[in-house]
Amino acid sequence: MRIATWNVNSIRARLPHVLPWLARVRPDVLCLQEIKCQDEQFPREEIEALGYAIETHGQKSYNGVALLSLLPLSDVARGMAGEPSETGARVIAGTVGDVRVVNAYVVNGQEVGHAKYALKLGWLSVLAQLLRAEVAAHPKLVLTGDFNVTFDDRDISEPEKWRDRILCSTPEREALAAVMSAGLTDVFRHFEPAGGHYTWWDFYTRGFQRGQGLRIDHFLASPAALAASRAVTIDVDARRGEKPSDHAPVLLTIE
DNA sequence: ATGGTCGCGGAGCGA
Repeated sequence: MRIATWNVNSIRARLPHVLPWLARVRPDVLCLQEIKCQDEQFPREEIEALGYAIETHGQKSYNGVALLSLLPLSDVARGMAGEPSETGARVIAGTVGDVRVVNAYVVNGQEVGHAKYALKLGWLSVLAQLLRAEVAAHPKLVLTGDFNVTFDDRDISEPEKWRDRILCSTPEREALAAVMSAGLTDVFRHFEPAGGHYTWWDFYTRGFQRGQGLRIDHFLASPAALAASRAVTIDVDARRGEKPSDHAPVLLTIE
């Protein structure tokens, strides 16, 4: 089975990229973040025509996540118990075969010290609690999505520029580590010790054209899911072309 | 280069 994750930065704006990509790559599951629409605005017909079942957790204008699957999806859950109301729609989970898939769009945090930064750390602590329960209920679990957190300097093209800044600060990494303490492993890093692999490049600074990116979109696997994992690949080519997302899709191959 | 880009929604916010 192949599970993909992609922050599309608006599913409606990104259909010209997402539809051909789905038709060509055909992952069994695609986890979407930042669909930026309400459930009834989601372009269902075009995606269903490719054979995908769709589960959405949307909101107006901002955030929003969805699960697309060629295989039957069961036990779909939206949001998190204890989640602050102001953070919006950021989590959707479902079971595909024997794999529990949790799709998360982590709060960005704006900048270190900002009120939204405190909200990010708090939101991650709620995610850590959710994962503890989810892993206990589903031993073969994958947590994926846009984490808006790097693990270390290998995930940053210019580590000195980003030192202690948003997406790279120690408190954020500690909050992510608390999520990982449910027993999760960063599957990409498990297979690839070398740095220089990124999943997001800033529009504002034309990061992609300048080769400046961060690795913030992850696949985190429970022990049983890690043992079944075979590869994680970043589809950098999908970041090219006309009006791309600022993120590339990432794919996990798991048995 | 204290600039520079996107998307939503129709001004300013969020990333």
